[in-house]
Amino acid sequence: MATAHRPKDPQRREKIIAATLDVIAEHGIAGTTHRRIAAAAEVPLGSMTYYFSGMEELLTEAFMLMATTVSRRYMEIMDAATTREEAREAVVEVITGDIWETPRTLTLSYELYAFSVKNERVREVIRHWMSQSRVAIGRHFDPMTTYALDAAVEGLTIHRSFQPEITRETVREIVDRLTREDEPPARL
Amino acid sequence: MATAHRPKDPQRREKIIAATLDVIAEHGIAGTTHRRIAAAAEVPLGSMTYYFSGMEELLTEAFMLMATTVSRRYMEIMDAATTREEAREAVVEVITGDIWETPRTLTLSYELYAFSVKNERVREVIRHWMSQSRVAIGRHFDPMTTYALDAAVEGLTIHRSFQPEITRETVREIVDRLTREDEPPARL
DNA sequence: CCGGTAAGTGTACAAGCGTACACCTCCGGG
DNA sequence: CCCGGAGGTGTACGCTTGTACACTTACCGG
Repeated sequence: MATAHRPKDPQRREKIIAATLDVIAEHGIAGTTHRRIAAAAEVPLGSMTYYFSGMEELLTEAFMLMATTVSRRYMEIMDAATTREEAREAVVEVITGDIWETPRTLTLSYELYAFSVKNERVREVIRHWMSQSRVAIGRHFDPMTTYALDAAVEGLTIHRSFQPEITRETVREIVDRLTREDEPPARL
Repeated sequence: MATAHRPKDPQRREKIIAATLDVIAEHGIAGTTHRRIAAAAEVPLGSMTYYFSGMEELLTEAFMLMATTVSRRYMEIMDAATTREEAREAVVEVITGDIWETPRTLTLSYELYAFSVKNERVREVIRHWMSQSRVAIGRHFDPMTTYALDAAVEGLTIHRSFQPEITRETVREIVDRLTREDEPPARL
């Protein structure tokens, strides 16, 4: 029969994908190897080719997981805001909060962007992520403000990681300024 | 004597550095090897270890060249503006103009950021680049506007590369909006 | 004209890589 | 009880990599 004998472990695959992100974060794509991932995931080397057709698939799936996870967190923060003032604070939180505080996520973002240059599927995921972000912001602000805020989130997050002298207060002031003359959307 | 016999070729070294950027742009850091660079630069493999202590040095020098070059171009565009309106247009030009139009520079930027995570010297170069950018923008706008514009340049450049529907006109509108209530600095 | 020496290179090697696949394990049906 | 076959893995292979270093080249002082 086609029934599985030993219950094939569906967690094995996801464990490997998660481990891949760890390895990328620590060594960069350039230093990411099947062996290192296998060690990090605590699975035998043979599992790598059993579950994945090759490096490309491994990286693609890992980055898809990462994008989805961060995007979801981003949406949660934005959607939790109900008033205009909360929305402003939410944007500040997205820029300065714990999503990015760990260098890990930011490091992964750089590698993600670099990898996307050579991988259409990942590019598609990024486009979707960006669209979602604009939808989330757009629930609180008018379209032009939304574009500006969205770009500011990207730019400030990156710049702050290199120049910590850009404080949360400065970010707050910039967000206030960007949203000062905004026409709120008709419905919440 | 200590005089050089055959005039040692100082261009060889720079040629290799330039070729390194070409290889990174085409294959990513992960696909960058001594052999590929040697082929691109049309120099023998032995030259690689003769002029550079290893991959790290090669990449570091290449990224330093790139950052310096792009930063200089950026400054030129900003400094050419003399009126407030020209300054606005200059910012739009930096975001949508030919610095970034070629995917090459943007691709290299992603790789640059990724590499900087593991290289303090490159991180320092990026910090300097960012400071310079803010000085260039700061000549035309007040400090808070400068922060906002600087972040917008980073964010919009990246987002536009994934979402071409963000037109030059949209960028123009965002820049106008960011600079509308700005207090110009005392002296031009 | 001819050594000596600095400049530069071809080649070889060990390490580490991705990947394939022969093999083992173990359960469910008969 | 045993056997067929699916699930999973250890190992080995061919290849590419970074790097060192013995060597060749060609000039310049004498």
